[in-house]
Amino acid sequence: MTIRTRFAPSPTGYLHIGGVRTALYNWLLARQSGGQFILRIDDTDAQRNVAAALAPILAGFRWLGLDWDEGPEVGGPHAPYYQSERGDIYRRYVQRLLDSGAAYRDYSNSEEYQAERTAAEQAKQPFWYSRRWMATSPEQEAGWIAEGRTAVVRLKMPREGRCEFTDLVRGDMAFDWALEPDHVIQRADGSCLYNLASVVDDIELEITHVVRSIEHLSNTPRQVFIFQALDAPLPHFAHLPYVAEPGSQNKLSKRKIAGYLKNLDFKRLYESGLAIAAHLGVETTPESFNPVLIEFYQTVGYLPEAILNYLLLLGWSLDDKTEYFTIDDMVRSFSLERVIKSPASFDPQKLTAFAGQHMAALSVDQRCALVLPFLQRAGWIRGDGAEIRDQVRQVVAAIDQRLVVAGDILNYREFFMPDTDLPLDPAAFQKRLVQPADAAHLLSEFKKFVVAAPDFSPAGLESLLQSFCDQFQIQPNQIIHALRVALTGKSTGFGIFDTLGVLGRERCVNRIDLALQKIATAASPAGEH
RNA sequence: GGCCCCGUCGUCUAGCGGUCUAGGACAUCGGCCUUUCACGCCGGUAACACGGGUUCGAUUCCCGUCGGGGUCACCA
Repeated sequence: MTIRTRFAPSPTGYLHIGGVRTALYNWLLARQSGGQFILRIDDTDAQRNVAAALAPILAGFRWLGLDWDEGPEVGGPHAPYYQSERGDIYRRYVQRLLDSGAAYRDYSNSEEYQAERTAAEQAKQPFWYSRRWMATSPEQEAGWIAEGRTAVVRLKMPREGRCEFTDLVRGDMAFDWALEPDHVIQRADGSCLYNLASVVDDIELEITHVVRSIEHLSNTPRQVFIFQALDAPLPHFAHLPYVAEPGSQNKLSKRKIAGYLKNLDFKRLYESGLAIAAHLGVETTPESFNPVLIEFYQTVGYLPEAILNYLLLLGWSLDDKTEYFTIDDMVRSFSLERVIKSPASFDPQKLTAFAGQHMAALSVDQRCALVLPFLQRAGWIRGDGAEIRDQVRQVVAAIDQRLVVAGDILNYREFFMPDTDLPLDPAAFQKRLVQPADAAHLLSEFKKFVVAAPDFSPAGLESLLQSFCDQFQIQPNQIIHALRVALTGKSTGFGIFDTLGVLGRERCVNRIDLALQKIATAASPAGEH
């Protein structure tokens, strides 16, 4: 038997981290067994523009590499994959349920039904619907219809015994049938509800493993009932614990995402993303640009495999030490048996740690390819000719391990701007260029060395600096800090020889000249103001 | 409230009766390395919710308490 799993998103307009984890586990299960992963759209209750609300979700899956074998855009033997287009199929199954007596038409109006329900609640009795409005004869039914009554279809649930099934992560489950009300499966207008649609689709699409979040556990008995009433084999069920908010045990909720920004770690991640988004001109509201949503990571430049690696471990582990997984590793090692039963809270810092690890595993060329679109979108480079690629390559090589996400390249604007535009950080400028009395002198002398340097390779530059220090009888520190501020405008950055090398002789000379002018201006009382 | 689920360092987790003075990772705190920053390396702080059983022996099994959470729609 080949394994067929599915993920059934509602077209909500966004994909959040918890949903991705569920999808990942489904995808892994299918991929590791040569089975199929199916995307089915739960839009039975849908609003108008399903396509628009679905686009970001499909884009998220594509970006993450979670490809689907059947579903929107790719089609498949069981099309359509939109529940809104499967109404006829559902109605056919409802008829079967009606014919077999597993369901009935209920002609009560909702007030009448609710009245019974609240009466039971007030009496603190378990609620059993009287089924008073279930017709016992065609004449009675015709009479009600003549009165203008309409009917919903309800499941005729058992009122004794237990519903038993095995859950692959939670073990043997048992629920009292008596506690299950007669759920509505079809509205008076003929449209069908989730529980019915879901089961019918799982049957029709031949789903073998229903892996979903635990909030569906309580739906399972009524679904089991439908499967059984239809004589369909039960799929394997696996209910995953929910993903909790950062720093809490509460379930991650789409509605509360703006509030998560108060969490400190979360906020830090959010703000670093904000800086990157600003360079890219991406619109950011707490509801649309939020570390709970997958789009955030795509915008900022996280590696998909890092996100997947983190999510894999949020509720699953292989053993006591393995943490780093490539996609292939994940496919090979995943198992439902080792899924954790308790909820796990989302930790942005650990996600970022994985991002760094996966980035470090990439070659300089691979990192260049990732970073290039960011520079282009920010408008800092034009085109991607050999010269530009070479320039970017040098910067990326020098940045080395400081690059955690692709968007981090945007912290190095100084290497992608005209010399005359280079801003000097005021504090760094004061400390390194104005306060040390000899800074200007050393800098102008060093410029002469740069002009005359025979070899601009890192090794050549290092010996250049050494001979400079020897000649002027100073420690390297005394020139290095001033030099970095003059060249980059900042007090921190990567190695000074890399900095010189990346900029090249001409730009170094220009920037030193410009810095010297600013020092002179600052020193004269009649200066800037 | 009914039903159901869960409970090991701040966080993610290992642990399926003795190997646990409880291991790893992230975070955090020291130190080293170093021309800044980062990386890297070394080290530290930090957990079995509580109470009863069962057992020669419980983090591990059972019960209870407490705590947290999910779910109770003509939503999905």
